Amino acid sequence: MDAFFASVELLRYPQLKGLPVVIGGGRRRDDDMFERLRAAFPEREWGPDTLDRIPVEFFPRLANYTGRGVATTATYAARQFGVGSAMGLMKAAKLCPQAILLPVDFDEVRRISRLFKSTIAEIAPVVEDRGVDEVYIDFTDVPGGQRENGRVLARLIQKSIFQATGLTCSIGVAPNKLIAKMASEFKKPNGISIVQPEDVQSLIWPLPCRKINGVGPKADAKLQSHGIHTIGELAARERAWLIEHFGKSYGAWLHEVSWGRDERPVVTESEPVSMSRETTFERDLHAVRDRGELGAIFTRLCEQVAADLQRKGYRGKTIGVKLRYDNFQIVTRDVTIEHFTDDATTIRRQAGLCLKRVDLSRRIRLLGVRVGKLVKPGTEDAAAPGYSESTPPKTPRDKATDEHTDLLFPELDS
DNA sequence: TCTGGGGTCCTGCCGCTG
DNA sequence: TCTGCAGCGGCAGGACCC
Repeated sequence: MDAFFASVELLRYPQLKGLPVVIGGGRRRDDDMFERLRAAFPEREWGPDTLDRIPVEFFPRLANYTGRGVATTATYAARQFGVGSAMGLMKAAKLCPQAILLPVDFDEVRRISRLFKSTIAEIAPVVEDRGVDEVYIDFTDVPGGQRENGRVLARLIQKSIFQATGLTCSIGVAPNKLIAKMASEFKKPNGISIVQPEDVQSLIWPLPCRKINGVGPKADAKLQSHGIHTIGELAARERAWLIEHFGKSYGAWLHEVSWGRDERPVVTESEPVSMSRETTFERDLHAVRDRGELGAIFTRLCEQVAADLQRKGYRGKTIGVKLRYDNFQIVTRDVTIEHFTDDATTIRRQAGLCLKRVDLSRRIRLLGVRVGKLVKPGTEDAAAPGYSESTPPKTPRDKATDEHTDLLFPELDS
């Protein structure tokens, strides 16, 4: 198989090029920005169509941010100050207060994302969706796909995406998905990188292990503790040694990827496994002292998940909750019921029972509701029978926390 | 004044069942 | 009837990704 990995660079304000910009923080602020512009320039029409003419001084600054958001991404100018993705915005504001803070405009991102993917699919129809701004493409059977080792087709895709969206796109071309993904990062933005099987030793082995898609901070730290810093050093280890130290599955996988081997096909269709909604509170909440607020948020999350299921046409039978305490410890509880549901009341009842099984004496930072084991209605017979809808047996821990949940969810015992 | 939201997949543990 | 074992599914936690 010959694979492309293409990722599009999403920044829609050309006048901010070269400036420190951080994207993140959650809420959309464009409306506020347009209000200020209308006040300053009442004679002009301001809106999403005039984004490229908005004066730089009207963009919100990171220094004014208060809240619990994190940076989704940052421009290179902002990165020079030490700001990076997944960093708390309050910390980022200390490092680079003058940076412009842009909200994530989810509607616009979704619109551009669809355009990006449909443009590619018209040229090369075997496309795997890897998130809003990334795809894998199998171009083995695309006419002309092999010209100049794929470079001609990659250029065509880049050009078409720019014409459709006005955005640049980085593409990696390689014999498999693993290498194509790494290659796409060689030249950013708007680059094309081609890696042949014989280039693995010269181009891939010098890279840090963290560049492998699937090696995260934990695995990287463990590799480093064994003196393994680069993919080449990883490849030098015996397969058996890796299995001994990283487990049968992960160790064997590390060995394969270090030699650039990856047999995964480009998967064009997939069904969701679960759907969830979660929220981090503005301040940590307590099940008893803040029960009104918490109960309302809990109900809203259940309603949102139910609405998501209904809108997308799925039902699920595993219902669960997720809590993050003030010390960042995460606990989850879930239960599998006998029938599939997309009903908010059922979800809330079962999620409420799950909540009864966690420690609610501690302050809570985040609350989430999840529905898993999804099916499309009409295919429900395929699933095996699960738990009955009765309350699971009580443990001493459960009994100790009952008094809190009963205050939060009195209707559960009615 | 650190640390979002929405996902997937894997692993270990435990209880049930034959 | 009791025990040990293997297989399996559910559950909880964790790593990872965008």
